[in-house]
Amino acid sequence: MNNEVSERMEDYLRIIYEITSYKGYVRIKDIASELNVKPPSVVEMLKKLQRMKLVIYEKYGGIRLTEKGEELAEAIERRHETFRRFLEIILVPEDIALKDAHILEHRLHPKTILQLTRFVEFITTHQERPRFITNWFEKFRKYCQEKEYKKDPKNR
Amino acid sequence: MNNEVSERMEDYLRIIYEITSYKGYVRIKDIASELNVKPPSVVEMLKKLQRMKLVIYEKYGGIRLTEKGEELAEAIERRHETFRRFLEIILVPEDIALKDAHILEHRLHPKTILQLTRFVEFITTHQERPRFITNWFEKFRKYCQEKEYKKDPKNR
DNA sequence: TTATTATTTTAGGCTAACCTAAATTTTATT
DNA sequence: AATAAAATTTAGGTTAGCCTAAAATAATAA
Repeated sequence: MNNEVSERMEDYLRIIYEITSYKGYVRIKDIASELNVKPPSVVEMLKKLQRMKLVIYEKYGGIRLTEKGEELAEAIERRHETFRRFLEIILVPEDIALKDAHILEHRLHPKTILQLTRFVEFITTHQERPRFITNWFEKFRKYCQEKEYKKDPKNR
Repeated sequence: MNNEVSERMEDYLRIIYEITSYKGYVRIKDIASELNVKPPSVVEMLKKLQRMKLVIYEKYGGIRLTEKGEELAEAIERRHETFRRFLEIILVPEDIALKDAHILEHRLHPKTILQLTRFVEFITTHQERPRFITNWFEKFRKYCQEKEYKKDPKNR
């Protein structure tokens, strides 16, 4: 058996983690609807995750993350949140940001994730100081507004 | 037949485009080595891309992009370059940036790509003015240097 | 030009993730 | 408690993208 946690597995882990912390438990159908997938696909994946000792699950029973699975899911969730915040900073509309954060979060080198995290942290923590970042941020906002007028077709 | 250009197809198109503009022509084995794939996989993909009228190719003969394919490849290439530059801005080491740009470039909503492009453009074009961005950029650099000392384990 | 080497192609398989349709089990309703 | 409805599971397929081994073709060297 392959021991790597695939991108898709990460999605499943994150969703299980999110739904569980939101309403206390998860159902197959919740995971399915959240990932736009049919229930049989979820069952199949749960079996894999179980073999890898990332979830505990039994037929027709409950689903929960093992300690190892939870740690992983938390790390994934943190990454996800960083991306979401980053997209917010660069003024991607919230609904789109939510979808795209999912896409950003996979497979990047730890160093890249670290730098992205720092960048977001940096921007966030310096937000208050009036002349420094806010200045920058305001200018960026205006820059985008101007661009909204004549959209460069090269950017689609 | 499915008419969507998949992520992987985009990789192939971009690599064909890049190698062609670099040395005038492409070989199966070039594509293969660039994408870390074996030659049969390339042949298989070329057939698909041909069916989709994105490349022109004949057995044992040359490989080139159709006009449609070239337009697509150029757009993909531009995106790729944007991501590379972005990673540079947030101080990801170049070798890592080169790999990770590949990962960033897929599947993001056009609006996200647009905003990311603007962000990079903005930073780049404001690079010269001494007090404005350089200031910001220097501070960010220092912020990262400090962080290098005691690495937060949460960032792995 | 013949023989050797390199490249490309075909044939046949594999795996991850997905699907539908048909059981099976659980939950809710009468 | 019996029945109906909902959720889950199994069985059996599909597809994209990859692989190896062997065959075919092209390029190079003797």
